[in-house]
Amino acid sequence: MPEQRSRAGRATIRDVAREAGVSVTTVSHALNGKGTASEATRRRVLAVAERLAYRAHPMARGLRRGRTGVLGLDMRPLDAIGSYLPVGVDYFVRFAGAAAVTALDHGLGLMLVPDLTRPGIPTSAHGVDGYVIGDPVRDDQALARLLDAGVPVVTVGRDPGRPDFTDWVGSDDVHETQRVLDLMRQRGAERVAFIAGTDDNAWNVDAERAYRAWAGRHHLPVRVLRVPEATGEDGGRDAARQLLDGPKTRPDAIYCQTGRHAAGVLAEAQHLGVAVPRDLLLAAGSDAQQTRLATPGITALDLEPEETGKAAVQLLIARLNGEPATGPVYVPARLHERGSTGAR
Amino acid sequence: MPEQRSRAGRATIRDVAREAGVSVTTVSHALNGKGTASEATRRRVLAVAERLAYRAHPMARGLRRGRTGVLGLDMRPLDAIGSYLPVGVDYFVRFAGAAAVTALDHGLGLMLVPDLTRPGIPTSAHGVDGYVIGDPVRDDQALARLLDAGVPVVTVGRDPGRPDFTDWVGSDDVHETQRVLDLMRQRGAERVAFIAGTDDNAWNVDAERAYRAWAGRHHLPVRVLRVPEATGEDGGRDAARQLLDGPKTRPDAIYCQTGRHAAGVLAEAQHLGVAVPRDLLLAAGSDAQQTRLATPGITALDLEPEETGKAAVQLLIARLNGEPATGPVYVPARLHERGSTGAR
DNA sequence: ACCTTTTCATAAAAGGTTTTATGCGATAGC
DNA sequence: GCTATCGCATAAAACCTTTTATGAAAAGGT
Repeated sequence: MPEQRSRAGRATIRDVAREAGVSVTTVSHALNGKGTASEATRRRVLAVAERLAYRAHPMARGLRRGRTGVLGLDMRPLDAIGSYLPVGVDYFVRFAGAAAVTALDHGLGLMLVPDLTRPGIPTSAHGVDGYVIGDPVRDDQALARLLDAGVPVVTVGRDPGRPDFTDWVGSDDVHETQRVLDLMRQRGAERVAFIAGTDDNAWNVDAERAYRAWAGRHHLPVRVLRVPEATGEDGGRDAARQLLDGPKTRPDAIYCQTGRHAAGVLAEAQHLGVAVPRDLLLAAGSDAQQTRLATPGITALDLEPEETGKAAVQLLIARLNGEPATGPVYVPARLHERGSTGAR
Repeated sequence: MPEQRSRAGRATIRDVAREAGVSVTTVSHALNGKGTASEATRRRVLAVAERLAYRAHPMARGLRRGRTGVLGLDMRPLDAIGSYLPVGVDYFVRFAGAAAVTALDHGLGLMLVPDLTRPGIPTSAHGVDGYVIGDPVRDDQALARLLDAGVPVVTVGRDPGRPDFTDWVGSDDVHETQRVLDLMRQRGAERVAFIAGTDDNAWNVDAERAYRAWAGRHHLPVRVLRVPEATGEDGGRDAARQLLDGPKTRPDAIYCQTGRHAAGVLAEAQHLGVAVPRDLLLAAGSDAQQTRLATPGITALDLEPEETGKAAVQLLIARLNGEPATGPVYVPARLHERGSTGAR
């Protein structure tokens, strides 16, 4: 008595029902622990299902339940990669990896969707249960579109143009920035320059705000440069040349948002004969390969991409389960003190 | 006359049909360019669909067509990340980014599935149209399972235990390895040591084979060390200490498979007072942040993860479309000559 | 005028699951 | 002995789309 399978491929619920001598309803109930089946029947169905290696067809189930079991991830940094520059490489993979594993732990898949605002995106992109949007910019289009469509969405870092939206995960940028600045001041800095990126996202906005407030509080001069994230080390080099030019008002400390800019600043400073940390203190607002491997190491905030990715997925799942909005989730950053601020 | 939508959320094909005064069949045909509808009807339907912002429900469509529109990606390096060590970070993100974008260009999504052999993976993982498996090890379990299930799959690098399986994409490791070794010999190397990883994948296997054959051909001594990939720079340091110990038989060149090992070797060599490239030539079989940023830069093979990711997705799509197996696709590597082999 | 194409549109089936409503037989209550 | 309750199982509807088969009307040919 060979087991009849409806089609070549996989066993369907109907096959299990036939084999177990019950109705499909009973199979479904037994498998999902839903109905009122006797213990004997339940066990028999389970055994047959196991034997046939039955797995509910994900799309049939999804169609019926209205849930895909897949989360979407749209990381703005990934868009920036478009040309595949190794920008944010470090952060991205740690984040995406943690997010994927966390989703997996909840029985969900994680789908990469490069850019939701691009035309002609795959229909599957509309089929996910919810979205994680990484580092939205002010009045982010992808975010707006999803919210309009009523899709549950969580962002990493808030949208600066959307103060009401609180379903986000990220570091307390104002506080963390202060921490680093305080460290520099403690190490003797009196003229701290600040190099931000040009992306109009919360991370840049809040850090700059924190810097200005901090300088004001301590009656220290304010010097802000904005350098495109994508310029990387070269951008940092240029900025350093600019800042270290006039010996008169030369800063004795530089705080860069990105690790790559910081690495460029370090290289250029060394090239110009400005010793770090003796003549110049240096720190970065995000950790990266470049800050870890530079000589001396560059003091940096580790934004804990793994924790952040995990928290983002967890928050999204909570939203999907209809739990009330729990406001923003702050992931504390870790401050790695390295040689660039005088650590041994 | 407010438009009736069957439910709160999105418009269904039925809504479009009602609004356009035709049957659902006609709508489907018009939208997919299938049936025999008059030009006038077709245009009217299209206009209504546009107005209602109608999009076919991905799961309903998938259920009917037997296609999800999603590809799965199971990168073994990502598994290794488990603890989220920045191993293969560089390669992974460039690969995954390119793969995602290529899939997107074909109207497909890309789903990250950390480890297919783990128990309790999400059902959605079974719902994808095909899989890309990155760097399978010998007799890879994930690969075996998918092939058994009849799922179309493409690997990056062949499974060393599966010579018959030709649906893979990757570099010609034997040839590329020779290229680097030839360069070192041309720069004067006479005793080249080889540091491989411990993963039993084609990349390690073929490179070591190429090294042994090359050394034999040139009557040069053979010295092979195997260091776990996950040990990174520290592993490289240890290996270097071992190799550079006895001044008697000390190698005058070291070839490392991974960039991180090479970076560790460089650091340790410098620590031991062995000047690179004067006393020791150094090269790596894969490019990474570490090889680019080291001082001096480390000569390395760029395995072109973007090209590889693109090629892998394209090959998978060809398979999905029933095109005959086109054998392995070789992606040529690029050799970056840097200071560690005497480039200026 | 009749038969044959051709054109255009539709009804219905299929895809696999979950859920709601229904039914049947047996036990319990009075 | 009649009815209410309960336990167990199932039929059928629903989810939304695509595809196959069918049919009506119009056009064309003799």
